[in-house]
Amino acid sequence: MSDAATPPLSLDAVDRRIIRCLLEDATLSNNDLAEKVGLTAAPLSRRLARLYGAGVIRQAVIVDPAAVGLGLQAFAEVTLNRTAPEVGQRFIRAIAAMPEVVECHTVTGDFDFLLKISVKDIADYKRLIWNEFDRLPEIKALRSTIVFDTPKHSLGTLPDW
Amino acid sequence: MSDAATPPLSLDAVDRRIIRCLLEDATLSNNDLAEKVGLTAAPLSRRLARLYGAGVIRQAVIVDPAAVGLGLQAFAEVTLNRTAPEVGQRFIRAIAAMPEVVECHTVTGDFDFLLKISVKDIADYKRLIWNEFDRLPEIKALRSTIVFDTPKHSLGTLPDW
DNA sequence: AATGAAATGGGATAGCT
DNA sequence: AGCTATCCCATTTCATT
Repeated sequence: MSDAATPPLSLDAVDRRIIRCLLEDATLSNNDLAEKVGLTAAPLSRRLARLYGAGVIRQAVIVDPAAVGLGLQAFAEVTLNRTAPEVGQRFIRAIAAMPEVVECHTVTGDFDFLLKISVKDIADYKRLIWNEFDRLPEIKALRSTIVFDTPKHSLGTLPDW
Repeated sequence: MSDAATPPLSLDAVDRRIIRCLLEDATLSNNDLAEKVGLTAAPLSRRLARLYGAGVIRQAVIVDPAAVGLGLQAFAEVTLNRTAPEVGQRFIRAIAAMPEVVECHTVTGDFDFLLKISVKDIADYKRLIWNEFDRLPEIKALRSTIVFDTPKHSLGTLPDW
């Protein structure tokens, strides 16, 4: 049930500074990063290996949706007919196969799932909802929220401590 | 108003394969990546430089929220008193200063903003809503949706083409 | 015009103090 | 943790198709 099967790795102030700096600029060389956090390259390299190894951080490549022809983002609030484990699992498997569904969250509240969707345009979105989603019998209700704009997007997550 | 001040860079099949491979594994060396897409290192290096330079892709470091003590994710649907430009801008500036607010989307529908929030626990969330958000007079309504689980999270966005 | 081959320069990491 | 040395990777130049 829990996602965190990871043993709680302890992070000291230096580790946190490393993570901070990498969030600000993931392209930093190890030498520059070492200087920024007041270390030399060798110990930094070990700390990085530890952080990557433990899954605390990981490298990623972020694609600009618009640049690859994905001009429309939307959120879909989905309610299932029943939230029985089996029904939920079937739904999850179905949306896992849909590349347009970028995120799927199980949530509290008035609906069961919050999906983030990325498509080409409105026509593409209609196709997705009308053709793809309507083929899933477990869906009772779906409410769409179209994204105008994303004024803040701070991948990754990292409060003050 | 538009985010895409970028001239529409044309991407051929090889570019798309490169992006695909990097999304699957951002830690690939250029040699391995070149082999995967049927190229040698030199032309691959140029294509990468072009893609990074144009902002089509960018490197990032993703932090595991749980590993840094952020055990609770939530979405907050925010309605403002007025959605006049000035009011909206003030709100955006305010949430931009809150590290707990990881994403902010301007949206259509029953509310004006959809925020993604990452905090330590429920107590921390209460503090954020009661102490921080209640200090913003432009907020008319706020509805919270707590995340149980995230069964799909495909950074980054990339449909079939 | 874009690719492949080779060489060079730089950064990352392992061993030692 | 720092220093040093080695190795590997990335990039640039050049020849080629």
